[in-house]
Amino acid sequence: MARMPKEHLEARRRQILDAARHCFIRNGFHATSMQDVLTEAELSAGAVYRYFKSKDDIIAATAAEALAEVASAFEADDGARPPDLDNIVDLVLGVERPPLSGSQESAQLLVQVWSEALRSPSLCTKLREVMAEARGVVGGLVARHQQRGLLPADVPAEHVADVLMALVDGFLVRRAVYGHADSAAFRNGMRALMSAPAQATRQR
Amino acid sequence: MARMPKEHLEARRRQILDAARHCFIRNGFHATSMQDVLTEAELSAGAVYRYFKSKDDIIAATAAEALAEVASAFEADDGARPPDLDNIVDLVLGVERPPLSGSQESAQLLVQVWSEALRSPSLCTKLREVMAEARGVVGGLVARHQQRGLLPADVPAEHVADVLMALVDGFLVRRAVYGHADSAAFRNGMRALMSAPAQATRQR
DNA sequence: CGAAAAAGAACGAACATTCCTTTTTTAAGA
DNA sequence: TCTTAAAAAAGGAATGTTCGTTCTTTTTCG
Repeated sequence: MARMPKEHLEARRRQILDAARHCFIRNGFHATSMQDVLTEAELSAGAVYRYFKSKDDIIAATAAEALAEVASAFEADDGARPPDLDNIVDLVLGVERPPLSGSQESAQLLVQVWSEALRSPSLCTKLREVMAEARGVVGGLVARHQQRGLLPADVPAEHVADVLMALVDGFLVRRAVYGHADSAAFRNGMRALMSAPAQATRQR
Repeated sequence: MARMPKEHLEARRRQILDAARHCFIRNGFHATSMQDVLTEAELSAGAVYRYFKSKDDIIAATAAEALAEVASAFEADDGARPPDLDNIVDLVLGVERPPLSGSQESAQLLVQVWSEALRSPSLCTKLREVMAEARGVVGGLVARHQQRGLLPADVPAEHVADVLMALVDGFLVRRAVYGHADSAAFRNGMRALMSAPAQATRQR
């Protein structure tokens, strides 16, 4: 019998997923053809279809990895001492840190995942799960800030968490479209907003 | 000679674009087939191809309208008395106001436009132009706040504008994916963040 | 040697688009 | 006002291509 080392199976999957990721980032999920993926992976159709049963299967796996990247980026901050909130973008998208450090490419893929989630119920579910978990993590971070009097306590932590997560999403959009998306300037802007004199945010 | 009323030409274009918009929101630009659009518009291929020379043409027109919607949503705030910054999301995405009031559908289409811009250089250019203009408008709004002492003046207005626009983008993502995206809760979260005690945003 | 892996030709379905036909509409002529 | 001819619009079958996938063959390797 000739069974190949089990690690080679995983290596091939990796090779295919990496190639597909490249193609998807370059051209989107549905404007990318299987031939594009085959060429990029330098494999034949017969080879690829041994490891994935369909194109949708490859899309799902690629999207799942992108979401896992996001999830781990948020999880990494859990349990750590609460950092400054205006640094959250850096914390989640930080340049040197492993998660989401792929920079523009990861951001671009994530935008495609969002748009694919609009038409794929299963992906939408997964996306919501990841967002819900992240909301919990960030919400906990906010709550700790509130307990220390660093944030007003009369607003649900989840509401503040939603704003912070929207900031991250918005930053990702800019990074995906523009490429550069200066995180230092972004942090400056956040700091300015958060240090606004109290009268600027009057109740109504 | 038999020339039809010129208004009917525009009405047909509208009919086709409306149908296409529906399809694109439901299934994305590239997973939507021409047959889908023809069926939704209740027209034949021959009819549609009299008004648009290709599918890409329809995609471009749809995306252009989506971007125009965004542009007008930002422009509407220009010149007006400076509103509270924590209301910017409401101002731009307000429920009763004409622009972007399509709510979830507009948000979903915009996410698709973002992802299409990643593979279409011309759409990318247009998107950047719209964002640049909006940045100018919001930047001016921030500058006026700075002059009144409502915001720290030692940070470039554009940096603060970037943060505010990222907030809007992030809110759109949540509205597209979740549907509801409670803007009142969002505004509460923003207000909490902006009324953070000064020591929460220490320099480093 | 024999089984697993890869190759690549082959396949039917679906695609965007075109082309020819039919219907509708308008404007002029009787 | 009614008819008619020409032109525009719409219909829908046809076309050639490209797609995702399968199937058969060849290669590789334990």
